[in-house]
Amino acid sequence: MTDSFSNLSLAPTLARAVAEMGYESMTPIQAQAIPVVLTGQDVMGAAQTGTGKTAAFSLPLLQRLLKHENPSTSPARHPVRALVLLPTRELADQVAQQIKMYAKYTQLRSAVVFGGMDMKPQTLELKKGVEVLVATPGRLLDHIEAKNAVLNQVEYVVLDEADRMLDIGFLPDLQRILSFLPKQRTTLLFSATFSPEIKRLAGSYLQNPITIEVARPNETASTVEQRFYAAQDDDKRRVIRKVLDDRGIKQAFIFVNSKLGCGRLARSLEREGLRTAALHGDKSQDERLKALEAFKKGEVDLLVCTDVAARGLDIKDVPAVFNFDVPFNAEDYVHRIGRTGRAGASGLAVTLVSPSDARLVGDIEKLIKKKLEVETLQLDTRPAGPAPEKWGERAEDRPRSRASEGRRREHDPRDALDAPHERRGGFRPAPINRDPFFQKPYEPAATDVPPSWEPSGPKTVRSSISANIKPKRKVAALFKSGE
DNA sequence: AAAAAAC
Repeated sequence: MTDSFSNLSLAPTLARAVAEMGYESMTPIQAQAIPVVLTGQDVMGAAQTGTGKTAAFSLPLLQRLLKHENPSTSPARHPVRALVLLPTRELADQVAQQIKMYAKYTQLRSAVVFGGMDMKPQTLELKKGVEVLVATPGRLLDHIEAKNAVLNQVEYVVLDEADRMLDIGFLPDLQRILSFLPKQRTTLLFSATFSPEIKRLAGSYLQNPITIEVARPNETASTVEQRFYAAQDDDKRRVIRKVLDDRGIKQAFIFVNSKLGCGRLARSLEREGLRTAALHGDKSQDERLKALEAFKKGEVDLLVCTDVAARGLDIKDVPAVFNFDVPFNAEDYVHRIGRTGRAGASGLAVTLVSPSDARLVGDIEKLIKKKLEVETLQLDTRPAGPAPEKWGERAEDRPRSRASEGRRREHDPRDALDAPHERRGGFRPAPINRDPFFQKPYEPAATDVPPSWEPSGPKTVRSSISANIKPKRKVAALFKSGE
C-alpha cells in the first residue's frame, strides 16, 4: 500500500501516536502534501474540510522539528519554531488538540492562544517555552506586544483557512504578525476554496510554492445532496421543520447571516419546542463552548449559527445543514455545507431562497460550476388564505400572520443579550464590511429588475425552476403572480 | 447587506 502511514518513515514517536489514533492509510491530501512538506518547500494546498488537512501539515511539520534542530538555539531554550494561525477560536482549539495528540510521545511542546479567555494561563505556557504555537491573530498580537511570545526563531508558519486569513478583515493583523517572523522560513497555506484573487495574493507570501489540489478546489463534496427551496422569511422555519420531519433528520446546523438574526431565530425555534442553541461571535467564549458541546452531546438538535461555525469545525455526523440566509459570499456556501457529509458520510444541504437572494444563488452556481434548481416545497399546513404580503414591506408593518400572532414582540428584551459581549476597538482600523477579494460590484442589467416590483398575487407552486441562466429573473419570477 | 479577530 503506497498510501499507508507506515511508508512515510515517520519518527517512531509520531508513528506511535498515529497508530494509536487508529490511522493506517492516508487521505489523498495527506498522501500528496506530507512528502512535499517534508522537503521544507512552501505549499499552497487546496482540500475539502474533513479530508484530514490538519494531519497533512502537522505530521510532516512535527517530523521536521524533530529531525532538523535549529542550530542557532541552545537545547535549553524553547523558541517558537512553528506557528499555526486560524480564523476562529474554535478552530484554533480543535487544531491545537490534534497537534497535541500527534506530538504526545515527542519532547515537542505546543500551546494554543486565542481571545475570550484569560491571558495569564496562556502567558505561563508561553513562558515555559513551546515549539509549536497555535493561535488566532488578535490574541497572538497581544502576546507579542506583551513580549510573551517571541517569534524571531519561527521556521514554519501555517495559514489554515487561508482564504479567510488573507481577506480584508484579517489581513492587517496577519501582515503585522508576519512582520515579526524571519524572512527565511517555510510557509504553508491551506484552504478548501482558493479564489483567483486569493491565489494571486497568496503568491506574494510564498516562495516557489508547490500547489497541491486533491478535490478540485471550490468543488462541493459529492456526498452532499444540495437543495434550494424558495421561501418567504415567514415560511422559512416551517420549511425547515417539514424537511426535518419528512426525512426524519434529528440534528442540523442552521446558518444565518447576522448575529442578531442568530439569536432571534434560535429563540423562535426554541419557542416552537425545538431543542436549539445559538452560536455567534458576540456570545462569551463560555457560551460558545457550551453551545457546541450541547450539540455534540445531542442535548440540542439545532445549532443556529453565523459563519463563525462555517469553517473547519469537525463535528461527526451532522446530517443536515440549512442556510436560513443565503451567504453573502459564495465561498462561504462551500464552507457551510462542508459541515455535513464529512468523511464520506452522506449529508443534506438545504438553502432557503427569497427573491432578493437570486443573485447570490447565481454566484454560488458559478463558483461550484453546477446547475442549481430553486424548488418550491409545498407546505402541508399552508392555509389557502388571502394573497401573501408584499415583498417590499417591512416585516413590522405587515399584519401578523397565523401562528406568530400575538407571540412576537417588536423588541424582545432578550435581544439585548446579543449585544456585543466584548469590547472591540483600539488600534484596529474601522471595520470594512466589504470584501474586495470576493465581492464583485453588482451592476444590474437594464433587463435585470422587473419594471415594477408588484405585490404578488396568489402564489403559484412550481415543481422546479432552473436558476442556471439569468437566475435573478427566474427566481424572482417564481414569486410573481400568474407567471 | 455581515462575520470574524484583542485588552
